Amino acid sequence: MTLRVTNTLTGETEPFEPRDPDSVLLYYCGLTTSDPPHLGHARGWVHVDVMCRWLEWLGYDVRHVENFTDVNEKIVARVGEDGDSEADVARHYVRQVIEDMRSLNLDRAEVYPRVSEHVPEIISLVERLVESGHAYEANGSVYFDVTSFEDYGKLSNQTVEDIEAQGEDAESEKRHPADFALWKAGGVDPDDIEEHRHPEAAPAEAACETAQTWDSPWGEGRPGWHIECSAMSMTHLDETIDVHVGGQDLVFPHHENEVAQSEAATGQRFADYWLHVRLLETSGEKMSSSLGNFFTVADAVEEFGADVLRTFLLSTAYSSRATYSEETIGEAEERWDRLQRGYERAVDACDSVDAYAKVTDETLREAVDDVRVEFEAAMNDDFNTREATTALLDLTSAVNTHVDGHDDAYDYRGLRRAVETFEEFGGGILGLSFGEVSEESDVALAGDIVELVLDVREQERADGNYERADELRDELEALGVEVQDTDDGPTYRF
RNA sequence: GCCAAGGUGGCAGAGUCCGGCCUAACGCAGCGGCCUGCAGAGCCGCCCAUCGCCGGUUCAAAUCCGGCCCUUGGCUCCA
Repeated sequence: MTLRVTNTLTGETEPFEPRDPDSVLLYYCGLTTSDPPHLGHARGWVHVDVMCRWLEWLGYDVRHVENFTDVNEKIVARVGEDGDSEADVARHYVRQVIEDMRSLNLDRAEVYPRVSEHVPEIISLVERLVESGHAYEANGSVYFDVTSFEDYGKLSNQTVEDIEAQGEDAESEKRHPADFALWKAGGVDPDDIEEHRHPEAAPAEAACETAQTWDSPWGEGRPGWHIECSAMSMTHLDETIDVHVGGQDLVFPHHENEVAQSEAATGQRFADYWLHVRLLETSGEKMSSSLGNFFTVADAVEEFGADVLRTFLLSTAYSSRATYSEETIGEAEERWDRLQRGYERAVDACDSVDAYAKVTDETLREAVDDVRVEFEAAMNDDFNTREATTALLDLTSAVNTHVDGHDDAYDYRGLRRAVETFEEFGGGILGLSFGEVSEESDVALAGDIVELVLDVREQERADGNYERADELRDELEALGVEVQDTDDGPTYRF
C-alpha cells in the first residue's frame, strides 16, 4: 500500500514518489508575524505535523522547512502596539508562534528561516531573473515579467489573459497588470499600512520610519512578498523539492508566482507535489485575522487543551474544509475522552494480575489487526486523518467489549497490542498524548489525596450516607477529578 | 465575471478517483435495555438519509456523463 496525495498542480490524487526514494524535502508556507496565530493557522500546522510524522513512519527521512515572513507592511502597522519597530514586532510574534506550536505538541521543523535573514539570497535570485530576461527594473523596483514564462497560471489553472481581465491598476509602472514585484524600491508608504492599523498603534509616519530596508543593485528597498519562499526553499532544501504545502488561500497569487519565478530562474521544476490545506470556517466564512472572527491558538489551548484541539483539527482531512463551532469542538472533546478512556482501560487491564490468566480472545485480536490496517490505509489515502481517528475509535470499542465481556480474565497479548497501537498511531502519528501521563511528584501527591477522599466517600456510601457521598463526588469534579464507581471500587481521572 | 472546491440524517462528517459487500461508516445529540443507591462510564438495541435538482449511461449510481440551482474559497493583506 503506497501513499497517494492530491496534487494541486495536476488536480489529481496520485502516487507519492519523492525524487530520492529515501527522503522527502518539504516546505511549508508559514505565516506573516503580524498577528497572534489563530486556530486556522493551527489547523495547517497540525496537519503538516501529522504529514511529516506519517512520512517518517513510512521510512522517509523528512527535511521540513517552515518560514516566517517577518518583513511586511502589516507588521509595520503594528508598531507601537507589540514593539517599537518592524523588527521588534516581528520578533514578538515569532516568539508567540513558537510558543503556540510547542503548546500543540508539534514536532519541530528542521529550520524556521526568516525573510530578514535571507535578503542576500533573495537579491541574488532577483538578479538571476533580471539577467535571464524574466524580470525588469522600473524606478528602483523590480518586477517579474509574466509574459516571459510560458507556464504562468498552471497552478491556479488560469491564463495571463484571465488575470489581465481582472486587474486594473492604472498608475502602474508594471508592463503587464499581472506582473508582480520581486523588489520594492524605498521603504514603506504610510498609505499602505493605513488599512491595517489599529487605533492604538503608532502614527503611520512614525511606524514606517522603523521599517527595514536593504541595499541592492537597484538601490535601497524591500523584498517582494513571493520571492522570499523561493529563495528560502532553494537555500534550505534544493532548487527542486518534493512537497510544497500551504493554505489554500495561497494558491493564487502567492504559489503561482513562486512557481513562475523559481522555474524561470532555474529552468527546473520547483516542487513536484503542491498540497493545499483547506480553510477552517466558522458560521459559513473562513476564520481569518482580517475578518476578526478568530479564536487565538493560545486562548484555545487554554480552554480546551492540546489533545482536544488536535482531535478537532484532525477531525476532517486536510483536503476538506472544517467547521468551527461549539458543537464541533464539543464533539472532538467527546471523541478524545472516549479514546483516552479506552486507552486507560486497556492499560489498567494489562496491569491487573488477572491479565496473566491464559485467555485468548480472537475477536479482540482480529479487531486490533483490522484497526492497524485501517489506520494505515486511511493515512495512505491522502492523509485522511478523520478515517484514521475513526479506526482508533473502533479500537476503543474492541477494548471495551473485551474488558466488559471477560470480567477479570483478560487476553493480555491482545490488550498489549491494543495499547501499543494507541501509542504508536494515536500518540506517534496523530500526536495525542497517550501514555504520557505525567509522573511529576505533585501529580502523584494529588492522586494520593484523591484516593484519601475516595476512601472517606466509600465509608459514607457503606453507611448509606449517599447525600454526603454525592457531595464529595461533586466537589472532586469541581476540582477537575472525574469519579466513576465500578464493581471493583471507585476510579478517577483528572 | 473568471479559477477552484463543495452540496450526504437533528449536528458533524467518511464514502465519490477504481459503479455492485452503501439496506450509506465513526462520533455527537435523542430514545429504550443491562449495570448502578444515584450519577457517570461501558455494553446491547433503537431512532433520523429515497446521498442539491432534472435528465442520461448501465443488469446495477451517492459514486460515471450532461444541464440547472445553491454555498464556500481565490482573483495581488491572508495558513
